[in-house]
This record gives sequence, C-alpha cells and structure tokens, in this order.
Amino acid sequence: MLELAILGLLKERSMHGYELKKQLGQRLGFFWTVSFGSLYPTLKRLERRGVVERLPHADATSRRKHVYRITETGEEEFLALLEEGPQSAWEDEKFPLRLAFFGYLRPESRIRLLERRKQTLEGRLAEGRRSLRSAPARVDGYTLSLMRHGVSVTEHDIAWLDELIAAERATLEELADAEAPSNEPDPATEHPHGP
Amino acid sequence: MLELAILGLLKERSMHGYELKKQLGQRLGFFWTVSFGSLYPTLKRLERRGVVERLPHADATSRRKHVYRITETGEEEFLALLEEGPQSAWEDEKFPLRLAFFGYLRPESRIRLLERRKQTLEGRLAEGRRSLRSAPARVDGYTLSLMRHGVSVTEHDIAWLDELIAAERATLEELADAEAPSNEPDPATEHPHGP
DNA sequence: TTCGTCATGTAATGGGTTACATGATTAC
DNA sequence: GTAATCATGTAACCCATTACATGACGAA
Repeated sequence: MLELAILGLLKERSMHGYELKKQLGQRLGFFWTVSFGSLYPTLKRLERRGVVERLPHADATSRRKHVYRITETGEEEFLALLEEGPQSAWEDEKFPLRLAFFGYLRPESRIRLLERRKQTLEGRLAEGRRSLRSAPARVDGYTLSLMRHGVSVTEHDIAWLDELIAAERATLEELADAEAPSNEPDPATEHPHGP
Repeated sequence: MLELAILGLLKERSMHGYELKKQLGQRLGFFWTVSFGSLYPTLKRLERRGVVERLPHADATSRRKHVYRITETGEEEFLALLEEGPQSAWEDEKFPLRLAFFGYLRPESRIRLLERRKQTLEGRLAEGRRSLRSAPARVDGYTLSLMRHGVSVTEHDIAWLDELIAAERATLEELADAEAPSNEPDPATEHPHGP
C-alpha cells in the first residue's frame, strides 16, 4: 500500500524521501500517515526490486538528497497493482489512497473499484443497523452514540461514492457519444474532475 | 487496545472468546474488527498476567467453551488504562473504542479525553484546509475530492465530539446543582445518555 | 449425513511505529 | 552561534492479519 502510494507520487514527478512524506501528509493526511522508519526502508526495497531508481546528484549542494525516479517496470507494476484492487481487508480500508490515483485508470476500472468499495460499506452499514435495532436494551448510551455515529459516517461515505460513481457514468456516456475516441486519452485531464 | 476492549466487555459480563468477537463486531464493527488469530492469544496473555481468569466448566455440554471473567486486578488495570488515555498515535485513532467505555469514567475525565481528541482532529482539519487552499493547481480531481471528503468527515467528527462534550458539561452542572451527591454514582445510569 | 455455525487454536507474515542516532542547511 | 527544519537511516517492538488445522454441535 505504501509502495503503491510511493510509486503513484513518483509517477507524477521524481522526489526524495522527505518530500514524499510531505506530499503524502498533505494529500492523504486524513486517512494515512507514514513514518520515516517505514518510508526509507520501503524506498530501498523498491530500489532493490528495480521499480524505482536513484537519480545521480546534480551538484555538490544537494549531495545528501536521494532523489528517486520510477522506472518502466515500476510504472507497469503500479498500474497492475492499482487495477487489481484491494487484496485484503486491510488494503480495502485504505481505499482513499487508491482513489488518489484513479486518474491513471480507465473509467470502467474506476467504476468497478468504486462499486466494490460501496458493497463493502453497505454490508457494514446493514450489520450496523441490525445491531442498532437490537441494541438499545443491551448497551449503554456511549456505545449507542458510537453506533449511530458509525452509521452516519458510513452513510456519508456511501453518498460520496455514489457521487463519484455517477460522475464516472456520465463520463462513460460522453465517451460513447463522442463515438470516435482519438487515441490514448490523457488520464490527468479526461476524468470528470479537472485538475 | 484489544486488551482494553476485552477487559471492558468482560467487566460487563463473563464471556468466551467467540462471543467476545461477536460483541466487538456488533458494537465497534464500524471502527474495529478483530480476528481470532489476535483474540485468542490475547486472552491467554491476559490470563497469564492475571487480569482475567477462566471459569470452571459448569457442565459436560459446555466443556469446550472457555468462559473468562475479569479479576480485581483486571478491573483496576482497565480503569487505569482507560483514564490514562491514548499513549500513541495508533491508540489515538482507536478513540471510538475508548468511548464505548466512557460510562466507567468520571465526567471530568470524559471531558478531558473528549477535548484531547477534539484537539487532535482540529489540528488535522487545519492542516487539511491549508493543503486544500494550495492544492487545486497542483493535484488532480480525485485527490481534491478526497481532501474535501476528508475535511467533511473530520468536521462531522468534531461536531459529534462537541455534542458529547456539551452533554457532559450539562451533567456536571446538574451534579453541581444537586450539591449533595449521595454516594458512588452508578456509571451505567448516571451519564447523559441512558441505556 | 452433511452443511453451517460454533469454538479454539497456532505459525508465518505483514505493515507499520517508536525511539534513537546522525549530520547538513537555513534563518535569525 | 544556535535553533528549527531538512534529510536519512537502523533496531526493536507492536498489534494485528492470513492461512491453516481441528473438532463439536445442531438442523435439514
């Protein structure tokens, strides 16, 4: 997951570790925070695996910075990883992180992943509501408040997913109307939310 | 954290592992899920530490169930753990789990912990908003949507905390008005949300 | 009698944090 | 010159998951 995030950021532009952490914090700080103790070893691992490479130092001033660039193998691996979707409950919870890179996927894949995520949340919601119905007699007020808040947050999440899905479907229809897609569309400008 | 949850549930009533997992799922499923691979070893560890103990089997039918009860030491440890508050970023994220046991704390402690949590979220919110202000030019639409959703969810969380804090303050005033608190109030009925 | 659920457990692995250590660079 | 930030790194630990294994019990 951290690997996915690193590859995704490096695909945008080359960076060194410290900067990667800042970017991660700024973009995904609500859902994720990484420590250096996790980041640097991961970068080294990625380098050994050949999916990223260290750029030669430009001058004497910046000698201490290790700027990394994604390799071609890295690009392929990144796209495969992203397309594949979550492989465990843990990765599923990190859905927001994947979403941050949806611009690199085809609309069909985006919809597939969004729907999958929605199903997960709807399952949880159904269970939560079921618990709530049988709860009031057996749990205290704090637990009750907690459960209600959980339901509310999950509903909010699902509504958000619905918006995203609707936007994707609109995009698909537009593409169908256009009929003749020129060539490989630019993922940065083609999705429903412009930069 | 799992230890806190187990002790808290066992304080309510004695249970076996399988049932603990079900209860955990029902009450905290939105924020937490435990696997058996985590639960059973933790129970054994707690037993070795003497904070829970295994009840003797009542009859032949239930021979295979290991029903655990919290010990006196366990009760003390639980309250200390709860009162202490989160000791790491990880534990801080598990705030909802702590809240589920707020009924066992004095109103002052509840307010202290709620305010602390609120500060954490407000810090994150401020950072998020700051990122959003400088973002639009540099990130794509999905990341933007993600950031906005993060802000929105965090605001929702803070509003929820505010409600809880307000309710606690009201409780405190009621107690002050009553002037003569009889004796050790029952935590299950004394807090602002009745069961 | 077979299928679903109840019930407990272990071994290997995963993904990450905390604490610590080091030192360069920048701004005051 | 000194404090804050930039920048990289390692070792020990934490808390949990996944996958597997085992078997009892109840209902169809």
